[in-house]
Amino acid sequence: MTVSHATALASVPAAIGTLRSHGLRASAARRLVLEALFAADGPVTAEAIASGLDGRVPRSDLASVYRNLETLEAIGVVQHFHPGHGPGRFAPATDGRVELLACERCGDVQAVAPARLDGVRALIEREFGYRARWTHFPMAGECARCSAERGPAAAR
Amino acid sequence: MTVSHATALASVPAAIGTLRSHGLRASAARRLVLEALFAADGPVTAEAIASGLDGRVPRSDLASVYRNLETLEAIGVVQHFHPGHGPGRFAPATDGRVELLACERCGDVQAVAPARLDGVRALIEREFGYRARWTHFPMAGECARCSAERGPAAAR
DNA sequence: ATACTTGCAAATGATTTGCCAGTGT
DNA sequence: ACACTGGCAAATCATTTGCAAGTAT
Repeated sequence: MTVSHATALASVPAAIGTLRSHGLRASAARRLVLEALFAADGPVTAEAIASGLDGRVPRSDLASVYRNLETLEAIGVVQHFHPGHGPGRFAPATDGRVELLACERCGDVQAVAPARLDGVRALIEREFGYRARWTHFPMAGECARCSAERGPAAAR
Repeated sequence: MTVSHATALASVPAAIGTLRSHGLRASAARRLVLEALFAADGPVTAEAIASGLDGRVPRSDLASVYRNLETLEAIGVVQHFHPGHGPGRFAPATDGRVELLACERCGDVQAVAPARLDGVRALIEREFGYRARWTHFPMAGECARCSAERGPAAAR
């Protein structure tokens, strides 16, 4: 999966500071999770973090990774979302939390600034009184590339 | 969960006919699944079907229920979607497949005719080249009732 | 008669929990 | 020191798969 992500809210040292300011410990396992998260080129699964991203040596227990991701999310330095089926993806938190458009065909997830969806959001709110938010559960559909590949005939 | 659903594409007897026309058997287990689906007042989980909806006597094996739901979906008499977390929900297929707005707060899922979302879809397509489809994965956000309960102050 | 189907058990994938030993501060 | 954490095993939840016995057509 590819996700063009926004600039992270903080760095590993900053995240460790946040951890401390919450009375939490900067354990080795937590540093590992943070390093994996910041080293990755996009949102990753807990499993990927636990196994050292791509087989890199230092590994950590999967249960601990989940626990730490939860802790880190609670203090606002991590965020996660659920692409279609399969495991959740985690990434460093960004300032204004990005919204996501997931392609059901190729699995790609595109991140966009919330402002770019405000017009759409307003339209939906007028019509349904419903306030849409595509941060934790992305918008589902077909990306531009896949639509093009299937040909303009596939347009409805 | 509540889902105001559209009119079903068929009835139990009609579904059995479709089954036969596909060279498939109208077994007792399949009738049970169909009856549960058509008797329910909205989308239900496989588990609910397997345990007889609300304790009603005739029960069926969960694995068979999943297998049959899959078969029934393949021939177009059943459809399913994934509300936020938790198990998927199944319902009789409707003519134009409805689109869904799920509330992340109260869990309610509202079904709407695709046409009512065409303006929104067009706007998204112009802006992102992305063709949105909220049938299998509902739109996520907060329903009107929950927004109101939290007070207009919660508006952004 | 013979495929299609079922029930039951076991496997899978994702995530969580219990527990006690280990370690940051 | 002492509470916070980590590792490991086991539990949970949703769903799938293997397989031998059962049944619709």
